[in-house]
Amino acid sequence: MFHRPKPPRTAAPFPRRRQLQRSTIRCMPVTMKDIARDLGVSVVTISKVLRNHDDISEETRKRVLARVKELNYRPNLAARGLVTGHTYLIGLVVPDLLHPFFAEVAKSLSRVLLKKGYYLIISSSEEDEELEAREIDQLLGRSLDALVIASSCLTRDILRGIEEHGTPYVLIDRRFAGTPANYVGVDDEAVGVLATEHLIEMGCRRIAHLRGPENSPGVERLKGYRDTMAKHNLPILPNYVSEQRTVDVQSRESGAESMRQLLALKPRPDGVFCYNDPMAMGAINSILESGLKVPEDIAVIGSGNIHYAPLLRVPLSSIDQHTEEIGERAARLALALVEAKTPPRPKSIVLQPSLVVRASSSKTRIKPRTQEK
Amino acid sequence: MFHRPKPPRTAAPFPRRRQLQRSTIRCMPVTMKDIARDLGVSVVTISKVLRNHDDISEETRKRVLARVKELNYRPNLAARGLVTGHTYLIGLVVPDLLHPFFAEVAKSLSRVLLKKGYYLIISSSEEDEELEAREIDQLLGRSLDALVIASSCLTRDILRGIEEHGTPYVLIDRRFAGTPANYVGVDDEAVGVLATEHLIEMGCRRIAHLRGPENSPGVERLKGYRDTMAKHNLPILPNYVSEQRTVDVQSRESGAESMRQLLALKPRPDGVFCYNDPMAMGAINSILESGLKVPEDIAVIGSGNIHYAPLLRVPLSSIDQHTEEIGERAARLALALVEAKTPPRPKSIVLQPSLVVRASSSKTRIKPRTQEK
DNA sequence: CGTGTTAACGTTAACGATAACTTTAAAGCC
DNA sequence: GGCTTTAAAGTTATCGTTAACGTTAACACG
Repeated sequence: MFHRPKPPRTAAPFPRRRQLQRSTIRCMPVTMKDIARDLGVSVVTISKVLRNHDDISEETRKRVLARVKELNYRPNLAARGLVTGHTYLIGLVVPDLLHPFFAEVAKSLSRVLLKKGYYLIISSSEEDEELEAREIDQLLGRSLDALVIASSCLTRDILRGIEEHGTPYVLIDRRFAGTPANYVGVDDEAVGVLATEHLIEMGCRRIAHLRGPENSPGVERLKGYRDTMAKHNLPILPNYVSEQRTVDVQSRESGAESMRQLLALKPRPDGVFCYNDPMAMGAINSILESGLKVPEDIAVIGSGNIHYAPLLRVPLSSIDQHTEEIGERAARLALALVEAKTPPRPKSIVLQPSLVVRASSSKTRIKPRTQEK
Repeated sequence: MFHRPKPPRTAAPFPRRRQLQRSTIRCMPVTMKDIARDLGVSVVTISKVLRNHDDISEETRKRVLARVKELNYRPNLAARGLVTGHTYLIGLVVPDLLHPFFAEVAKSLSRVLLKKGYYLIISSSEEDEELEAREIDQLLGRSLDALVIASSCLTRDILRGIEEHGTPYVLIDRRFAGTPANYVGVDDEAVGVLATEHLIEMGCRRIAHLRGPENSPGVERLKGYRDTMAKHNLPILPNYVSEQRTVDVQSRESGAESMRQLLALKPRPDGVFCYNDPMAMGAINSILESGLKVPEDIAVIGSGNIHYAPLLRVPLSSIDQHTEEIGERAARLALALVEAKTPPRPKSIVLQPSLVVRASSSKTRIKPRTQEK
């Protein structure tokens, strides 16, 4: 199937003109030219048939379609995109596919896009800034119709590059202050408020926070936490907000490490709100390792409501960020951008988070607000 | 940035020839033509500079590079691929990105490929046969250099289509009997053997199996299970192998449902080997719901060793399938195919699985073979 | 009969880029 | 000086496909 010197597909082959010598000798898929030669018509005729142009006689159409099927012809979408300026391709950049939040977003994005005939290509940056820049370059180079970015390490420079390139884009999860851009995400301050309010309601008084990185929704979640503590006249004790120095910010390991530091403090916290669920899982691990109990000694709540949260050693309370809806909204927004004749004003969609109570924070016998299977 | 009627970028613009009217009026990224016009040289010169051709004077090179940077030019990779027949694009088709196995494979695949300058595009079929066919069509249409397929619902027809199209491909996780193809996966019979042997060693005698779907590695795992039971002269009681009628075969729900049926049997099993970890998680849920204990009443072992297996309500024993290595090997194999001048003979890489013992199967006080944090 | 319409194609240029030659001018050599 | 050589470009054709327009023949109509 590799070095297949294109055989004449017709009885009397036209003398082919000088054939470009390809650098790598490789496969040669069937093209419209082959079919045209076979049938003794022009390529345009084939093209018209395939695009359901009404310019073609029923007979020709049938002959073409028959041959197309027979040869298992597939249009070269790259070539088509080159001419039409429309690839029906939408790119998604995420920091980590192993993080269920992003996998779920990808899933719902894809579902909506496919319905409209668009196709999602996913790219994971592994939380690496340089790699992410490369991947975005790649994606822009493929001339996508739009780009959806859920990045943990997007720089303003890169964003400017995208803007200049002219590809419309939607940010999700993390927004850029100052730059008006299309954005879909959850109200992160509300996340902080909800979580903190809940812990307070459960009777916690010394509430700590494992924060997210500087350039992340973690900043607003932190604000929500601080404001709520202030509102209830509860002090935030020294070092009760973890420093985020770890590189691998999303991980359980960083949660575990930060929690260990918290445990060494006096007085020890009786509740912890974590930036996300993996960190909460790590935190719970550290607490259990130290011989304490969750939630009796320390209540824990995360954010993201990852799908296996109910199945953990200590079923994890979490703030649901409506991942699926984020994906759907982002998809619809992206499609709107693609189909717009002129660039619409940037639109910001902010969803309200909701609380999901499970064992990790059910300290008192208050009935949980949300029921879980 | 959208309807930008391409402005003359030079002082004395050449009268542009009839401009193609694009159907959708959209952005217009910078092209080599723009730079060439600016600098008063031909596009070929630009192309040569960008490809480090030694045909260019130092001065011109500098001028070109400066302008390239200034305009933030990005080569159109689709156009380039059209001419060179080499896209540096490798596609991956997985049934479900939420399943950590596939996300992990994607991760390690991507890591290896990026090092070699190749770029991975991921596509998830959501376990839907029709959708998968569409996605593969899409990918083939984009003229990838190679395709890696981890499919749960690949048909022989689709495979033939890929073959005819000429794109080299590597199957992972699931192989096709009868068709010799490039393949990377784990020794699935050994998975069944390892799991079953372990349960027997733990003292189980009435061991059941939640099997995977018909066209999946589940078949070989079942065989391993059967053979091992036979080897130890243990009977497989009636209905001890779950029927797989559920659509959503990979899911916890199907595991939970099958387990409920097993629990109704008399005598009840004292050990269960599950096709994969999500099913095992579902099974454990059902067991606990019924008031029984894991592993005391029923030991459970899964396969895949998903990363959060140690953190589950009952930390899950599992057979490790060396996911990362599968990804790496598949990447290397794919690269070999791309770079081969002639199609090499299909190669089959089969890895040996290993046992990871955690609480869900530590029935007796035998020291676990593998230690886990 | 000439003009206009229409159905069913075909021609040409273009998309953005590269491969393989050609050209041009300066330099090198005897 | 006349010749070859070489450096540094430029020309042309091509990748697979589509948009815009051109052509042709048949037929209708007044």
